[in-house]
Amino acid sequence: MLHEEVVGRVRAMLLDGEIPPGARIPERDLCEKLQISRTPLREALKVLAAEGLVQLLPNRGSRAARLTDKDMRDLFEVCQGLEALAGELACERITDAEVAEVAAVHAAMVRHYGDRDLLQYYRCNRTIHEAIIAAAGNPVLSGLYESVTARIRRARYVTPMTPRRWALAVQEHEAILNALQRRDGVGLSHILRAHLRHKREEVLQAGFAETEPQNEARAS
Amino acid sequence: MLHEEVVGRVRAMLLDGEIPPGARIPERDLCEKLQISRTPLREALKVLAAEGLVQLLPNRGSRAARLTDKDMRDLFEVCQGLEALAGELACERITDAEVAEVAAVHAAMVRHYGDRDLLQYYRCNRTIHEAIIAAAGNPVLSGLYESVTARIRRARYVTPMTPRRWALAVQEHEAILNALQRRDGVGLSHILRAHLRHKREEVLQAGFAETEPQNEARAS
DNA sequence: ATAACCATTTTTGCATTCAAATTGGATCTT
DNA sequence: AAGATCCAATTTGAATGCAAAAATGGTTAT
Repeated sequence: MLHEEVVGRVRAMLLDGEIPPGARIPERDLCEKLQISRTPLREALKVLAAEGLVQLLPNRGSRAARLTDKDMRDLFEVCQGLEALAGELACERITDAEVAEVAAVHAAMVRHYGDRDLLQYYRCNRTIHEAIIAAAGNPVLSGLYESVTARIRRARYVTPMTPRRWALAVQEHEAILNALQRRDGVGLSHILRAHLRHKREEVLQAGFAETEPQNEARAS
Repeated sequence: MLHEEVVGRVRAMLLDGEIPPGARIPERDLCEKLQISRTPLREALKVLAAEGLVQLLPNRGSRAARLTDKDMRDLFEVCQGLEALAGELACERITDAEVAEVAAVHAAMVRHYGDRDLLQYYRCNRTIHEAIIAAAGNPVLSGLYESVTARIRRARYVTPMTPRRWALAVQEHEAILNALQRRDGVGLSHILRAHLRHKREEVLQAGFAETEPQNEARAS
């Protein structure tokens, strides 16, 4: 198993909640589960700690990082900034074919909204946001976005929406597509910022923070 | 020596050019120089690879990453986005005392401009930009900014400026301070974006990219 | 009964060791 | 003599072993 694969596997376990926030990570157990020795696992844990997914306690091992409300707010703020930047850049660089692709996904998303199929709706939603990032053509941006959004993904794409809020989100997405079609970078960045700000308020209101000092759950 | 210290030391060697871009990094040599064994060094190298400072070649060791023109452009673009975001947030959160501090550094910077002391000018310049980031009060943002700017720092703060360009930069900084004092977040973010865009053009024109496949320099 | 202390056990951090892959050079072939 | 091939030496990647630190449990004293 390659180094990047180990990192990926453990990262997935953290993001999926298979290792719950705040849980201690006993090296021996994880080694056994992944069928590797401690050396490559420890390398992966250090990388994940640098990403903010793992918290290292000197001489006391590592735990899955826990997101506070403040962390969530900070991550959403940065995400806003990155999406706004991506929106501007995307309008300069996106091709007609790519816009058409986004339009198609958008149409599908609207249909799922009509069916009130939240799961499919979120799937299209995420595809659209990622397409805008990709269209910016900036791998540094893509990398940071991936790392930031991964940490808030569950909150972002699981939080249920009120009918009122959902309708507004769809409306905002209409504006997003429109700005993209008109290649209105400034407009798009404003809409994206507002869109994310609303999402953040929603998530924070739902109380998605991961701050329960109890629940000393171990990684099964 | 603590893990973070090893990472920091090697990172500094890479950023200072003590290990030049593109140079192979023989583990044994570096271990000897740092007086540690290969295990902790390799952990640090993986972390630095995740940061983009080191390039890992499977079974063929690691080299100091080399920045292409495209990389430089991408990093500057992201830096623009982050500073713009920081500017907006800073205007919401900065205290009068912090603004006064920025004003003082700005005044010192203008004096250094009068003396044509580029080194001191750049030092103040950097302090101001970092103060704006700090005033945003967002550790996630600060962390990403630090990691992005570290990689373009030499280009950003070493490139000589034409008298014409330098005067414009000072003018832009006047506007930055002004917007900060008026807590004009939108205005500040626009100025910062333009400021960074100018800087980027300057740097790219100076041809600061690190793309010379020859020069197989080893880390002394 | 509670709290404090000490021995035991577990876990971490790092050095060392071992196997696999790569590199460079010498030899052989054409 | 040029090129390909094979072998030794180096270097990487991962497992193991060992010392130090922390957690655990039980005992004793208050």
